[in-house]
Amino acid sequence: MKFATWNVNSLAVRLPQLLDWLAANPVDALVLQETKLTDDKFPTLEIGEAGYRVQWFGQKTYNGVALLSREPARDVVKNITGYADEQARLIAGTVGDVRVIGAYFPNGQALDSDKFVYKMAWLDGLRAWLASELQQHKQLVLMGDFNIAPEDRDCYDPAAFVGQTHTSPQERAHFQALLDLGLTDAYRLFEQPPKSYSWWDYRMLGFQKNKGLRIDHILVSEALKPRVTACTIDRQMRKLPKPSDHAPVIVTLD
DNA sequence: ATGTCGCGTGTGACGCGA
Repeated sequence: MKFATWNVNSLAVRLPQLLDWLAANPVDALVLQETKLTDDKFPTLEIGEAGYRVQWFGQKTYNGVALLSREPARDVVKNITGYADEQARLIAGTVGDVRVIGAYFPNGQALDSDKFVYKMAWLDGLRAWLASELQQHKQLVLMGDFNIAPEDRDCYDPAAFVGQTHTSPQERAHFQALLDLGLTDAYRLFEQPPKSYSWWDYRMLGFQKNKGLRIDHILVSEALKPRVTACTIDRQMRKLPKPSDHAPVIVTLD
């Protein structure tokens, strides 16, 4: 069984790459972030022809998420139940016997900004809702663009990020709080190459210089953890023409 | 620090977000 997450940074632009990727990387479920499409513009036909069922939840210009799966997703939820949010950032559904949650966490912009206040509140809402989801679904995977680099080794230059978002103690405490619910970072279950990142700034040759962050994550519940056999970042996708700034992350379970 | 993208908009250079 395989699950994956990818921030596509506009599905309108990235649809050809998505279809190519799915053909080369058959998965049971894939969550997308930053589709940047209103629901009426979602490419259901093309994704259906690729052999996937899809649930989607978008808005104009920003954000937008989707859940693709071989089998239809059941009990689909859009955004965090109990947290009123005007931004389309989360979609969840049950695929087979696994609760699959795809999320686009707020960026936060700067530690002293209103957007950071929103990020903290969103994370509070996520944790509260996730606790109840875990009670109902022992087999659960939370995937997406977390916009948090959980450890210094997940950042190309931790010193340069002091005082900025993505590596702050507040954000890392939230990431740890998710782990404390009984979730495990699947990527760190395995020995990985040093300087492994999932996002690189488009500017200043970020990818070419490997100046990146590991901010796209797959967290698995205790019941799923023993079944995980691999977790990888598909850096190849960042080398294609017109790449997203994020690379897909894939987890394999037996 | 910001040199790149993508979006939406006074359809075409610009402001915004990341």
